[in-house]
Amino acid sequence: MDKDRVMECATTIMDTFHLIMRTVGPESQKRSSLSLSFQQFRTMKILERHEGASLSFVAEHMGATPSAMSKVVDSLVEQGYIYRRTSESDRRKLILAVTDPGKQAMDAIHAQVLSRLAERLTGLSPCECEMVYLVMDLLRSKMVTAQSEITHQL
Amino acid sequence: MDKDRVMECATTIMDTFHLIMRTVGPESQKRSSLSLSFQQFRTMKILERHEGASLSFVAEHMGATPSAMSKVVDSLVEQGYIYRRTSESDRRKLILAVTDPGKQAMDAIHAQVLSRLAERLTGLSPCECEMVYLVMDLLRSKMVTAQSEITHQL
DNA sequence: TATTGTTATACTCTATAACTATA
DNA sequence: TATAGTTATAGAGTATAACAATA
Repeated sequence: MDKDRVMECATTIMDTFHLIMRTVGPESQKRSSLSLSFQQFRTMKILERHEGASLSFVAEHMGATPSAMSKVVDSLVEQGYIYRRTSESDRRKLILAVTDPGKQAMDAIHAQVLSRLAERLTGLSPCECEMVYLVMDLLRSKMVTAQSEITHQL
Repeated sequence: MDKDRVMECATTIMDTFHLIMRTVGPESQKRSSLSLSFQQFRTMKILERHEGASLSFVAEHMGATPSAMSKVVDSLVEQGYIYRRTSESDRRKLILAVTDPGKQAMDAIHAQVLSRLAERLTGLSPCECEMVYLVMDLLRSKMVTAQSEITHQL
């Protein structure tokens, strides 16, 4: 495919998703008591999937430095959404995990984000909806291959 | 459309988004090595397409506040990538446009970013690429209406 | 009075570098 | 010596609110 088209395509995708996140993302619920920034939300998502993960592990999965993650973890601990304790087998390492209030908050936020997004998708024809599915699957397949290639390189 | 289908669609979009951010997100940070952040890059892109645009116009297209845009524009002006002058027909308005050095910088970035972002989209047929565009425009229009509704409420 | 843009303030996220504690 | 995490510092981006200039 034409290189310029590929570049345009990449830009369009980034712009669109950026707009989606600004509109319906966890940050957009400003007036709600359940409010997490996008990076806090992503961190929680990783800890949901990898209970007891270390800070380095989360940092690597986020594509951020341990220093940056340390701050994000601080804020989540302060809010009571995760707990942080020292590993006994290796006292340098942290053990991070979502607390019960954290789980409840995530459930609520996830439901809110989805419902807000769904709100804005009403009016989509079944045909348009199918096309959205197709494109999402298409993009996901491209990202997955790219991801595993990256993982393989590490 | 069926509510469950809409919800499924919303979930698919969210999942895809997370995956894309995980794959491309950290890499988009590396753009700063070319002295342009992702938001600065997006701003330049808008000004390339809309020469002489006002600050409000750019802010609306970015989904950001005029205040936030004012800062981004400051940094781009300082770097000499865009110019900013007052409109003569309406002296409240700004006229923003890319400078020649700005154009050269964008060309350089364009070339560099191509190899990083676009490699994940290679293999897309022209038809698939068109479909991606269509869906992105579709989603963006839904978000933009939502955005302007929000703006209208304020 | 409404609109356009800026500034003051405060917060999140980010990286680099210097640091402590542990292995 | 190497690794895990923290802190200090600095910079970008963000929003709200108060403000100036212009319409």
